[in-house]
Amino acid sequence: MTLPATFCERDTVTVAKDLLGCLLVHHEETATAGRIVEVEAYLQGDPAAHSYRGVTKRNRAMFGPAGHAYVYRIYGMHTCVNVVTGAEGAGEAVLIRALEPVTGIDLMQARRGTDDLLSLASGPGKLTQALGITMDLNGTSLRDGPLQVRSSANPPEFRPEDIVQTTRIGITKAADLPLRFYLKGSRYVSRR
DNA sequence: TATCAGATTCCCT
DNA sequence: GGGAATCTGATAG
Repeated sequence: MTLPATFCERDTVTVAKDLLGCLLVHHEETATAGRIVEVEAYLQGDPAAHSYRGVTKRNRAMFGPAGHAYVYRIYGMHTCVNVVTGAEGAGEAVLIRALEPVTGIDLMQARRGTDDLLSLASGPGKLTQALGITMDLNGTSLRDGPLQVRSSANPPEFRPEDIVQTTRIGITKAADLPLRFYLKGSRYVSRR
């Protein structure tokens, strides 16, 4: 089911936790999809957020409407995808860090060059490679576009206490803030 | 576990 | 122009 229009406009940390268990779907000739098992929140005034120093060509989508994608390239070779959240112009987003493969697994395996399900999408750069997410999806709507977030089973198959909250990965600024969330017990997270 | 190369974007941190 | 960046895979210990 497509997310409600207002889903991503709420408090970013709340949205981050609610995204766990949702499905990230890329509609192509062959659809690929995975269940979100790990996310990180990036907030307004957060030195670790790309939006911290204001609007640039690269981070422009992060200041756009909630529910759209912010896609960027990092370390010269990897692509990462965020869900823009909060009020428009706030510059807040949720980084999708890991997926449990669900649909189009053959295609994901071919793109990743491995058959190992556990490492198909267990990292922000891995999942974009597995789903074929590229820069041309930057700024597209996650409700209408080729890349979509769909709501999880209702009721969800896990309880609030099954969400683990820890510090974020791969950042140097504000590294102590506990803004990373993942599903306890999932074998598909990038790191425990 | 720890370290490091790889290779692009973008602000000067 | 320099250097850092929401990372990954390979290699050494």
